[in-house]
Amino acid sequence: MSAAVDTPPGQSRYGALAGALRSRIVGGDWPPGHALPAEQQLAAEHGVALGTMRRALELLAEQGLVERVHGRGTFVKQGLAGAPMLRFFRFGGSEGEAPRSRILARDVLAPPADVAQALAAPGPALRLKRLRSLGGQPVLYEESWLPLPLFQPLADGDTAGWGDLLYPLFAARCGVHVHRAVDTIGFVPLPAAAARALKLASGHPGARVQRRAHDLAGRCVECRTSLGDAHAFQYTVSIT
Amino acid sequence: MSAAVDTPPGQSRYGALAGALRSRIVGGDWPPGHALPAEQQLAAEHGVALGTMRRALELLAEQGLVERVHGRGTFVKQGLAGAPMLRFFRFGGSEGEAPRSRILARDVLAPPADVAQALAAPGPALRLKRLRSLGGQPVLYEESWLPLPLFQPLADGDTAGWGDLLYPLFAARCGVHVHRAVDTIGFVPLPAAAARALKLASGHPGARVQRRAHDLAGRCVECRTSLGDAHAFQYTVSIT
DNA sequence: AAGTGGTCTAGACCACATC
DNA sequence: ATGTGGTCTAGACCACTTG
Repeated sequence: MSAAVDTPPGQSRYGALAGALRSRIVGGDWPPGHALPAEQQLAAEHGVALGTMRRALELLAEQGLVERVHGRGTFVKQGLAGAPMLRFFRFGGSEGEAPRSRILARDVLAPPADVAQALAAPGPALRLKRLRSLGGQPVLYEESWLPLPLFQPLADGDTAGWGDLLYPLFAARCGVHVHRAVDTIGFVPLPAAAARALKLASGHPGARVQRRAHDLAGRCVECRTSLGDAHAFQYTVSIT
Repeated sequence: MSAAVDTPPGQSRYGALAGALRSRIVGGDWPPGHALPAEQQLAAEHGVALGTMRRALELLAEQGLVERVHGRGTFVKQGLAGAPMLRFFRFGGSEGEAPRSRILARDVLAPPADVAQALAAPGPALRLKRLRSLGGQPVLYEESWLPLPLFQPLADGDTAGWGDLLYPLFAARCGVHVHRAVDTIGFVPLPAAAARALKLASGHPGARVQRRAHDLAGRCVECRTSLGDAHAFQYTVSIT
């Protein structure tokens, strides 16, 4: 297809190559989990030295768009498997146990303004309310907003077979792969509904995690608010 | 000095080189802020190709041990300049203002067990209590433990000229450069002393940040606990 | 102008995974 | 045995910073 790369204006050659590959990836030329052509072949196709193409691929790997496996190949990254939401909390005793999830409600309605803006989708959206438990104890109360043409498959049908994780469900039913997420941590008194579900007093100190999840192309595909007992909250961050 | 590198057992050549350079850096051959020899010279000294030495230096840069500046050279990283503690909080109005710091107390006494273990220094330590303010309003109550042979210069003399940041002080008076820090976030009711200093009610919801600061060699040089109003807490983390 | 790191090349060889 | 990515080399040339 592409012969030699055009003149890179303010960019390095490998930077331009990475951009070109990026476009083909988000465009769906190589779907998540699939292998890219070999370095040799890509280098030849683009009329560039092997080392230069390697630099480009390493750049994409740093950006988390691609995964390189020695001896096997270069693969488009799968979406985030599980939602590692409980990494923010430390609940006594139930270490290593698989968290369970139960759908409390599913509605289609107009989202609040900030959510609507983030989703960049006008009109109604799908709202899910979930209760997540560890060792039988409810620990997290979650509310998710999902843009609607995209998540229509989740608006109908039974929720029984959904399992405990949302992201694999998104991938299987809607072809949505969550690639990046931004969590904002805050502190709020628990609202009544959340407190009731968590078996705590209304107004009990709550830790709130607001998540914006994005797909490969950078579009916001989920707005989530998670609430848990503030006293169980613990998170470690390393700075340099 | 060193000619060719010995056989790297399970490691790559550039990995071994990076390790060797790392040792010389933490050993003080090139103090923080100083330049390393040029790539060319280092490559020649170690009997290795230029590209290989570059790989090693890039590795050190990734690890934050060194900083590379195009056209100028490769420099040993300075310690963390300011203590970016307020990045965890969002206080209304006072954006961009310089935070002020006031020493409330300075004592030499035996630290609690966990601090003693972290500092790996037996015997008494230096304890500082600080109050940090923004726009005249107290916002953070802090307690720091510092190992004592090392920080003796801070145990005596006037605290008037200390300024608002501790880390530059550590560097200037004690030759301690904080290179890495690990913060653990939690929510706790404010103890009486902290609440009083922050002009809040005792038991008011508090955000607690426990910090372990380390120098270039990896030794823990500070144990700090910071307390602030939980309602002002806000932190964003991006996951991939 | 001289010295530094950044980019690119063309090739050899090694280590790992798979058939 | 084949194909993949990982390491290493030796050299050319470019871009940035400083005297």
